[in-house]
Amino acid sequence: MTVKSPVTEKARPQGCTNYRIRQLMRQVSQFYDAELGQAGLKGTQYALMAHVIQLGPLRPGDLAKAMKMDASTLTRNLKPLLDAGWLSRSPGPDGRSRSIAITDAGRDKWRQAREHWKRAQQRINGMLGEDRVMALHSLIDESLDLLAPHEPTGADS
Amino acid sequence: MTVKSPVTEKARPQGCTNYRIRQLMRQVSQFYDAELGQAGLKGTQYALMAHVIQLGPLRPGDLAKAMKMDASTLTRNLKPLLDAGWLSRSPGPDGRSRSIAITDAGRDKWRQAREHWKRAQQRINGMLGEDRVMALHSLIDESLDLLAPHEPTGADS
DNA sequence: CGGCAATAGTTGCATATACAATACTTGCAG
DNA sequence: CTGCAAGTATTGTATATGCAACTATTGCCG
Repeated sequence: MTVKSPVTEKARPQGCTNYRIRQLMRQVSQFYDAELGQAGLKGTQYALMAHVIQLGPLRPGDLAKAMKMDASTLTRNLKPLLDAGWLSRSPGPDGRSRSIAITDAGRDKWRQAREHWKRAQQRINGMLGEDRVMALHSLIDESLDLLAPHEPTGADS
Repeated sequence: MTVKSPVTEKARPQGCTNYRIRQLMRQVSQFYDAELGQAGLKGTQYALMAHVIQLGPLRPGDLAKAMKMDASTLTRNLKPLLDAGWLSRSPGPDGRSRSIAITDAGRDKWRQAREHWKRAQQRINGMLGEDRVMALHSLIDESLDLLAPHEPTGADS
């Protein structure tokens, strides 16, 4: 009865994509936060530290770009990690920029947290099934690519 | 080179599901907020009002449950909408509970915002493709079901 | 009726998020 | 060299989010 067309009517998206993603984010992040909380980190902080470890000392702006988040958000997200001594902020080469780096304590903390992260990821894999998680990852990755504002690509001129 | 096993090795999820979902949420919500902002609403507020319209006057706790969000989050999310006069909070039947309802102004505002929402959704559909959006919806809906804490289901005993 | 567990909502605290406005540098044009 | 545009980060403001603690009611048990 909800089908209004007799033949060859293409199905269309129903409901709000935004609300769905938000809801999923709320549910999922609680699992990660519950596990990572045992190591004293939130999911976002774990991810932030992972990027700093991976990308080495770098400027806040570049880090924000890498994580596709607003620079002002990053500034604030850095604060608790700097206060805890897990990251350091030193003057950058350029007088107007800074340099963010992982500290030894930060590296230790992250390695410890990584074990908790693994458990969280395994719980999610278990609840959703690995195939579904992989499908979700693929779909999200594709979507992120399609939504990303195409930057000039080439270094021409 | 990244493939380490010669044959019959099942692929496994790579990377962090939490971070991916969060990133997608950030990107997507900006499209909706940009459109809905023209009507003076955020995406979350639009969804909240939709629920109140749909579920009629109801208690905050029930609304929070319907939206699968923490009750304290709801309390705070209601505030700007109450202040704007789009929702009303009256004493509930029970002395300890309240009743949240849409106002006439709220209904008007929401109907106006709905046009902006449609544009946002169309933009997303266009950028991702309707098929991909539908696949994403399905996957998210399934995941939400699987993550939902199974309530007692039956009213046994 | 008196006390106490259960229920409903809010507040305290900390973080996450982004847009707009601001501060500070740098670099270039004149 | 001066001044202004561009680049980089931060602050102001407002919302979103959840856990823990708290307040207020209700309802029941004795």
